[in-house]
Amino acid sequence: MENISKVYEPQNFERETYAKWEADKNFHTEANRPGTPYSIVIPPPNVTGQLHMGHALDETLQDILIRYHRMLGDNTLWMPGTDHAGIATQARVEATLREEGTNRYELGREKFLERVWQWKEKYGSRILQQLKTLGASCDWERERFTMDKGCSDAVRKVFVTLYKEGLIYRGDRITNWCPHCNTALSDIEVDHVTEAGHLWHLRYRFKDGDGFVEVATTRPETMLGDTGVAVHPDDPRYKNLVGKTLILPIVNREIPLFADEYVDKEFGTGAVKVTPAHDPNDFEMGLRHNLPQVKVINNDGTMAEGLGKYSGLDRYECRKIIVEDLKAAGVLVSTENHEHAVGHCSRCGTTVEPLVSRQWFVKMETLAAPAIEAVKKGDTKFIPDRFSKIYINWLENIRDWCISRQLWWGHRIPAWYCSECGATTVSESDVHECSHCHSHKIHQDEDVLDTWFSSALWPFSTMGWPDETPELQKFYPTSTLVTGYDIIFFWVARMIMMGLKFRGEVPFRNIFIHGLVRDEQGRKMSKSLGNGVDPVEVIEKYGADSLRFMLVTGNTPGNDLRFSDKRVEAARNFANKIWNASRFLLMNLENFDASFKPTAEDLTLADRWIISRLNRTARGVTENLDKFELGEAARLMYDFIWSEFCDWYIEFSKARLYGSDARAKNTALYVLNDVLEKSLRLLHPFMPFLTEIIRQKLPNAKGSIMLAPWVRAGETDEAAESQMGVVTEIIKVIRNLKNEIGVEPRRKSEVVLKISSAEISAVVKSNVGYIAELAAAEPVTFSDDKPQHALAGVAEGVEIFLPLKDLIDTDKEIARLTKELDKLKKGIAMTEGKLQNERFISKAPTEVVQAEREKLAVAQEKISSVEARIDQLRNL
RNA sequence: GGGGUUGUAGCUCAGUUGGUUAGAGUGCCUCGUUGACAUCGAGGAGGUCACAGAUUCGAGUUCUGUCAGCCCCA
Repeated sequence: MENISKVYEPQNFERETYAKWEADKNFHTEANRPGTPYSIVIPPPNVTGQLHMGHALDETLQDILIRYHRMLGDNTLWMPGTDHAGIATQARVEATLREEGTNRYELGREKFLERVWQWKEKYGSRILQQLKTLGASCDWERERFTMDKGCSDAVRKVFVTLYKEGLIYRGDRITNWCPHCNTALSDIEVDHVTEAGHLWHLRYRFKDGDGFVEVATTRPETMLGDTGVAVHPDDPRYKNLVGKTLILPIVNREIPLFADEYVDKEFGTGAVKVTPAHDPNDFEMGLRHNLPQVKVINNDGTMAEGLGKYSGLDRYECRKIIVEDLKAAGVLVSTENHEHAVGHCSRCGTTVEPLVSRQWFVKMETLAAPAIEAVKKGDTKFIPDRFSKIYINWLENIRDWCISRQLWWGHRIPAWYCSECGATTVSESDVHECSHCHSHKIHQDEDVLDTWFSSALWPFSTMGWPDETPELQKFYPTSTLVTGYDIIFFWVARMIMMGLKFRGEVPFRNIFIHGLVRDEQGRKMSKSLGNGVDPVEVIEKYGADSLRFMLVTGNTPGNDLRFSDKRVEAARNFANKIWNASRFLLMNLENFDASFKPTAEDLTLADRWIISRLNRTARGVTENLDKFELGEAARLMYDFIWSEFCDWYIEFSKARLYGSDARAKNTALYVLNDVLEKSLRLLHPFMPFLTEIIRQKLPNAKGSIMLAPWVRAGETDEAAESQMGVVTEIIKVIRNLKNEIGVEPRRKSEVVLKISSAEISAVVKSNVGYIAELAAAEPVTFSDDKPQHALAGVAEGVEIFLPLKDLIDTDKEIARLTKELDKLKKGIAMTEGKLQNERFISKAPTEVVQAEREKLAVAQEKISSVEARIDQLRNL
């Protein structure tokens, strides 16, 4: 028998326990192993990132599901890996270059990429090491990286296939451009922030005659690129003017006044200046009306060449000057304050500049349609379901996806351009001659693909696709994807589209969505606020099990969760409770015969009760895990272990453990051990380390708990549960009575029980020892009479008296009983109300009506005994 | 503007298909040192379930509206 320390100290065993699991290859599986396949692919964290609370939550949820299914006997695969995270990683390397006083252009592409790979080698494993401290049971032998050979092959295969089908194209289109990151962005990489700005009213005069049209704009500097003014076709103010020509101030360009349905009559003056090269809506209108695109802002955010004194100015600097000039020219007639949504680069926060450039796009419509269908048909299900609406709504309004990025770190676009014939060659393997004219004067596209392009393939690229591997056949579609709602568009939707396109099947059956982890005040954790909590530090302080338990409890699918030190502490205290309950058992196990098995006759009421409660709990935990209600499952374990097993059952067992009946003692030990061992297994997915280390110390528990079978819930014993209910209620009433009059809980007092029902009497009499022990009631006597000077309480079918003679303050006791009487009467009024309602009697299910009747009877009985007691006291 | 979501004890949150007198953790108050645990035990106070309607025998739970907060999309 091992000694174990008095307090729970996770630092002493978590690391070694993990190392042992890993060494024993407990995380690994093979496609050909038996069992229903169960698989999860990890949302790959940024290769150079470090673990934050969001990861900790995400991985904890995944690990719980994985461990649960592994114990169920499923062939369970958790595929780990990292993402190259194009912009983020490149930006960090560029930052170090800046410190060295250089930049990527000076270094050159090849040298720069060498630096990024070095960086990746240095930091790439950090986050995975941190995942290990959390207990994540990933199959590390299968670790993948979005830029490794396999994933890169998949990227090329997909690109080329989509290109050949015309689903990938290159074109001059308006895109969101980040002047700071110096690259194009997709629509969803832009965050719209409402900002206080101005609405400037400008007058553009007609070429003929002296009239003018007043337009309103939030971006006056773009007027240099205006190639038209639009009004709504039904707007009476402008109906007769459509088709006329205007003169653009300053530039003196002739531009048309035209009508387009897009224009909002109510906004501003109802007339809008149209700058096709710098506004997405204007771009669309420009296409419809054949307007030229005049690009007046450069990619770096400065004004373009050929604009006279404005050329070279920063776009905001130019705005100020142009406003002054327009004012001076009498063009600016008014300025009003105006709030509007401005797009910002989600990576660096810079205001994006919509501008026309040549980029690669994925045509979304044909890919989106089946992805919408798959969710509508339920081939893949969101948990909670409300996210399917969000997903469908987004896909139904989706626009083509800009996939080229003007970066160096990433999958280089597999397209080569011929300088001789101008043709484009797209190929899976590198090419050296033009596929059209066979010229060798070709060069590869300089750009790389959006990071999310490769992540979209993750569920099958990690399993060896395009090869038809055993892994793909066994584990695709994966069972569940666990991720935050913030990347449904970025990642989830795109995986579904690509999965359907290239595998003909959804990539996952269930999409388990969780929320964000916020700080104690409910704010988003962010680097700039500095309010992030480092999971690694929390693990060092409280243990991974505590952090995991905190993250999974008090949280429901899809909702945000607040991090709180207090709650981690509460979880740690729970771990300590389990630790000590186990310690108690181990200390008593010294001479236990591990082969002993009690017969049905050996089991006491308390034994039958705890076994029944365990079975009920096991059923609840299993059902909740199956429904992704992980927090509820964890809560059930918490309540069972702490309240029922520790607070009641362990106490019930003590008399037998310290008694002289060896068989009774062994029976108690057997049940304690059995219930604890099963509880550990049920709790293992949530608290893997603690449950492992304790179970290894128990008799008869062989091998690692993570490979032990899941607990199948047995029968519940309703009789034992209700009988035990009577006993515990009596104990509670006695404790309460003592407390009311300030008697110390452990001070022994005489208790008189008056029981009318023979059935209840039998139960109480045969379990009176528990009452004596747990309520410090001594002696307990049974009587048909009420003692004269006594405190009184009532339980179902039992009147309880504490004869304390002179200790009682009659007035106080009357007041206390009156209060109790009020409470009972309030309850009875409610029940009577229901039972007097004929419609309730006729329409409610009979068991519900019956339950109400019984409730009424019990309450009436309690009331009459309390009333009698009050009378008795008054007559003293 | 469209959509979503939240509003339950001082605080943080559960309450899953409608059915005991709405729960937990934490905080607060009272009592407790015989060995599993003070990272603990016993007891207690504390809620018109945001508001107003509707459906129902019955609503924290379903529906409609209002108010307040948050998020996403445009």
